[in-house]
Amino acid sequence: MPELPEVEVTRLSFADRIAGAKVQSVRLGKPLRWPLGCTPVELVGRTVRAVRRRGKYLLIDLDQGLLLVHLGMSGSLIFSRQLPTPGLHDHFEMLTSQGTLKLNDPRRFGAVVYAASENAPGACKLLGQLGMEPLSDDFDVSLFHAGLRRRKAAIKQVLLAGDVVVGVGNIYASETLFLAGIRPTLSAARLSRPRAVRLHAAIKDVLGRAVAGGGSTLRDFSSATGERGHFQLQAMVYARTGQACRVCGTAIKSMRQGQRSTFFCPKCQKS
DNA sequence: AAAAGCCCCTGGATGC
DNA sequence: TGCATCCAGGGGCTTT
Repeated sequence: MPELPEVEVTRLSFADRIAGAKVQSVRLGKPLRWPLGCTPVELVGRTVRAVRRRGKYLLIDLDQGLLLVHLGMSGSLIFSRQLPTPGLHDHFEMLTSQGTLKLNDPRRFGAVVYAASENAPGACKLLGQLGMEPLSDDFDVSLFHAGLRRRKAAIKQVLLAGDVVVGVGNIYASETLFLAGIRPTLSAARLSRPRAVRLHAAIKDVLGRAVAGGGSTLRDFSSATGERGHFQLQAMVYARTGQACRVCGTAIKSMRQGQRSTFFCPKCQKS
């Protein structure tokens, strides 16, 4: 479910409410992608300082150590003042003095991992290879182009890989390439400077607007406090196989790239 | 070093 | 109605 906008909207929806909260208990459900890395009891008594985001990871800073949270494909965080009744897919539940944070994740590709610090081996392994943040000032267009130039793989897959720029998932990869008029199969190394500039702008534009609008999904999405996104992404190409391109009317095509679906307009994205 | 495949898991949609 | 198949918003790991 979550690409960068949904993760950021989730963060914004509960960061202020949980800041300062003292952990009272932690309950685990079925195993997630990785073990927690400490015992639930060790977290009791710690205080939540802040919630940050790096790529699609949420970083919950504690007065000692931090929790790395990833929503995977099907995860969502819920922060609630009431004592929630544990649901079938609630696999991490943290009671605090200010409410309960739980991760609901049917497919369990998500994770909650404790690390003593951001530089601890466990955290480094997950965060160390991440590329530039597209919504921050360090998303420099020259660095972006330079990053693409050293990758011969298809641009779509380079975007998804997250080591040049983070946060662009399967939907936004297709959408931003459409906006930039670039064929998804084009080798990243072959992007001209003007086209890299256009793609850079498209990524900033779409992700930025999606966050500002409260997130968007093609299915259900709600923030950690249950608010639905009101940025309804008007997908130009994603999941529109065979339908008319909203710009030129040509039938949208789909294909597989690295076991993921890609959508594009053969006319608007000639190369 | 980089690229391509594989795999983790559940559930909803579709087809027979 | 029941059952099989395919597909899904991610990404680490293993193999080429």
